[in-house]
Amino acid sequence: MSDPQFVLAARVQAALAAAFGPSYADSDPVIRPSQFADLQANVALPLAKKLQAERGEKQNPRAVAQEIVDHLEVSDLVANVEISGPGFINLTLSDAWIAGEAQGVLADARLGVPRSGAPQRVVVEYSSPNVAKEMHVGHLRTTIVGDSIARILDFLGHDVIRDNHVGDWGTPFGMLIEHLLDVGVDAAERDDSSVSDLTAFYQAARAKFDSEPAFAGRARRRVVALQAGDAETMRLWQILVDVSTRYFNTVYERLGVTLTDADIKGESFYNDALAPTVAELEAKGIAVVSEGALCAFPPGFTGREGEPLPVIIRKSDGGYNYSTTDLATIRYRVDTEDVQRMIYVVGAPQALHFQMVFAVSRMAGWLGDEVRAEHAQIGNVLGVDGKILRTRAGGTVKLAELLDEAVERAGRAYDEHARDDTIDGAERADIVEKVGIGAVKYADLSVSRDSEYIFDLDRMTSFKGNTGPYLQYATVRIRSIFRKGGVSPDDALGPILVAHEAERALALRLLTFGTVLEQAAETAEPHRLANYVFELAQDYTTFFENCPVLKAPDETTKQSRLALCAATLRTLSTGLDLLGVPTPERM
RNA sequence: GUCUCCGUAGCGCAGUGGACAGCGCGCCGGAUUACGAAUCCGGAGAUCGCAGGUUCGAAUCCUGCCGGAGACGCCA
Repeated sequence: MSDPQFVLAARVQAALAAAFGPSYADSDPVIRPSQFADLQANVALPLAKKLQAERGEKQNPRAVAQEIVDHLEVSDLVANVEISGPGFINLTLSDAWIAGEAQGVLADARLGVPRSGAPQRVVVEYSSPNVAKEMHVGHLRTTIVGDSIARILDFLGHDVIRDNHVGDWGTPFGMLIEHLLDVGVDAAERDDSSVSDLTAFYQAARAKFDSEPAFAGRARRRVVALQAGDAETMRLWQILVDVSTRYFNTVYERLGVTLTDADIKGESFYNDALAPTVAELEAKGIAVVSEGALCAFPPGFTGREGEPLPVIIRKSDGGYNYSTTDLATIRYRVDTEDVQRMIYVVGAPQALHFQMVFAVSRMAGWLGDEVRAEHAQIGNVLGVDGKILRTRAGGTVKLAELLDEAVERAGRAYDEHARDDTIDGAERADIVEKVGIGAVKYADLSVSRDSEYIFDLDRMTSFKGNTGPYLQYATVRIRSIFRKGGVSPDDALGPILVAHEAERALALRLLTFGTVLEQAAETAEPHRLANYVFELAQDYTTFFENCPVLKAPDETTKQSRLALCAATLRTLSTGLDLLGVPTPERM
């Protein structure tokens, strides 16, 4: 790890041990980025307090800082150390060290990012659309954010299990199957719009269920047959699942989401595990009957009147619900998949549900210190009225329409800005698709996942400032230099030198890529990576404006700048790839 | 009533307990016959919702309030 923050942390800790004794060796040296130097070590201020108690007399933090500096051995990487303010130790890195570490990033296939020393098996549950329902903008965030989390964990060497917990089971399937019979199974097989238009199909089934008692009766009997595993019913159910899966896959393919059919473990997958799960909870004394339903009462959860709040595990009619499925899922992941971490990339409204399910799982011994489960909350997407967008509300923006609109706007922007007249129609279409999709994806990835926002097409398809296209444009400009110079990025080997302030800032930024990825993985927050990539692109454009590459004053400088371009290009491309934002070669 | 998230410049958002709170959009003023201006440089713009507390130090941690969104027994 070449991040100077970590290199210096070890050095300062060594100085603390040398100055104050071995018991100080693992103190937090409080290294932080600084506006007065590259980094500052702030450990002297809290330490003065601690030493005061130990030495029995008042300690001046500046004097403590001086003691640390006296024992600090950093001459190989730090050019200047000075104590300022109440006791800050300002550390200015040497240009040679930065250049050398940047050279190391360039030479490393993994850009200086180590694989995790403690790899985990991690389930990332995301997307999770419902069968026979069209995906809307609300699904977009969970799908995009979850996919980026999975990509980042993958890159860091974790064993990632992508899990698409599709809603493919439950009472609605009675009416859906009966409606399928009315429309005709052959309509599904030839992908007729009466079935493939999922919204219309669902609404037609719902309308009949609500208005035709005979149909509703058939639907209810069909639910029973489905849960009993009736062969003909299962066949019809499978047809519905297949139609929807085909539709999901078209969306995933267009979005560049890495989910495949093999990642689908829908609610139906756990059907046979429900009864044994419930039996185990009963055997452990966790589940008790209350008001006719089998419930668990995890401590600390209370309802409106202060009464204990239940997790309903088996309804009074004997059926199971989604809590049961989620409990069976956790049990399966622990017993069968042997995972250490579960990340639920699911909407914020389900926070209480997951808290309670996790609490019950801890009571059952499925979750604990060795196996963690966390709800990576996705903030609500709100309509212009400030209310949460819902499928049943009608009039919500469909995903496909949003993407079409984004690509159309990208086309207009392209026609306005593009200046490469060697690009033909086919490549233009490819570029415009990547810009439009990239803009939408980056818009969702660049803000904290748990904050809600009002759905705004202009926000998602903006191509100026901190946007996907800005980042794509940065990579395109780098590639353009190599194309114009007749050099391949792979052949730009340096050595990297750091002279101009913009070169220095860019090289320094390259060194912190790995730290950012680790933080993004730890917190399951891809926006940290998005922010980094944007900062890197900004550093690059500043470099680009100030430091001519092909017209560099001398050959050594040119080779160094080409190498900086190459390292930046690969870091940007890798970062964007981990976000799932596509990068065209030209635009 | 319990719980979750949010409140930072006109708007949209970042911000590891560290010095003077940043970025984007918008606004004002500059830069281009190009290593690609979907860019860059400069400027104006802030009581970090309010009040306490902890701390050498708080946008950040704790408590309470105010405001917004959401969840809360047999849908998922």
